[in-house]
Amino acid sequence: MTDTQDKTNDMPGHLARRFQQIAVAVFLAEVEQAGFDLTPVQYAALAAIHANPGIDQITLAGLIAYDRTTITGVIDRLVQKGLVLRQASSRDRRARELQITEAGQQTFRAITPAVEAAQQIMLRGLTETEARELVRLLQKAIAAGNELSRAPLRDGTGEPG
Amino acid sequence: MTDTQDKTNDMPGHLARRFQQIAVAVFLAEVEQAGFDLTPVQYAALAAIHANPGIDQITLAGLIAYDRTTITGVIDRLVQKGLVLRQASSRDRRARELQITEAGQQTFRAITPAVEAAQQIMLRGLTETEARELVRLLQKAIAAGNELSRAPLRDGTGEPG
DNA sequence: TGATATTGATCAGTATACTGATCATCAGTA
DNA sequence: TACTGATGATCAGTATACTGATCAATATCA
Repeated sequence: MTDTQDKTNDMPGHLARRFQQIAVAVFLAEVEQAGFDLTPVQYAALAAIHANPGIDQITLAGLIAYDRTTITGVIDRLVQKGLVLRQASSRDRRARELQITEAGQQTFRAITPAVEAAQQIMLRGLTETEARELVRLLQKAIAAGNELSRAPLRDGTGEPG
Repeated sequence: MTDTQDKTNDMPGHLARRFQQIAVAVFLAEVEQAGFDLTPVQYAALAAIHANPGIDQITLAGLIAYDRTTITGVIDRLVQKGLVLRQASSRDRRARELQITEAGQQTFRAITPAVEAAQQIMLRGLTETEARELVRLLQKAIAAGNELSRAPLRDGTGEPG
């Protein structure tokens, strides 16, 4: 039954999917154990809003490489949880300014140790050196492929981040 | 506007998501350019059925590390495209046996060059040595984290693959 | 100024992934 | 054989990601 000819498990694309799958599972498990209910995507958005108060949704999407149609739902859920405030911008009435709430700040601070623990756990099979090398290689591959997805990383100026 | 304090883009979990995002985009672009309409997930399932005719859905899910509730929809779409046949097993009336059709075989053969090209493109920022090292590190990390997701890899015997 | 193009945000629809439940069937045992 | 537990498959519901369309508001330029 074992398929020795199948090359799926050697393909970078398949490995990418599998590693992400494990990363999400580890993240959710650690965060739940710490008593919180937040997805990896929601955490990254919360962190970016924390670091950039008043940011609009498109700029936020660029900072964390989310699709513009995905970010709407993510912010919806953060607002519903009371962690983020969304209000119309006075400078540009098309845009929504995002602020982190007091509860959002508390959650962000309290949850961060669990998030960092998750990063260790998802690399537990690697030595320290290997873990650093994996991060370096992923960053290099991602930088070269940045423009290939619909949701590339952008800094605040429209240039690649 | 650039947030120098934000560590999101150094986190393995975030890099995992981003790399997978690029991998899927590259795969879909190459496959579409070759004149086909198949997702990475559908391709992996098709390849596994090709290599293991008559396999049931649970075993298939284990071979490519898919969730059992996800595989139902994936097979639905492959059947609808006429690439796969799903029929009740005579040995176990709970199970569905999967077969690749003639059209499925043709598609699988014709699409494989595009799939392999996609693997090169998603690693275009890396040297050959770096690409091999990335694959090795991903495999090692995934092997160590295999049991941490709901959809671990399994060979045909229930042992980790 | 007025027409055009662009931009921020959202929506409808599709495809993974997951949680947890249900149903039919099968296997093992008292 | 009847009971119990395990297993294959599916379903309802939620959360990313994406394609492509739409709408309001802004920017640009003839």
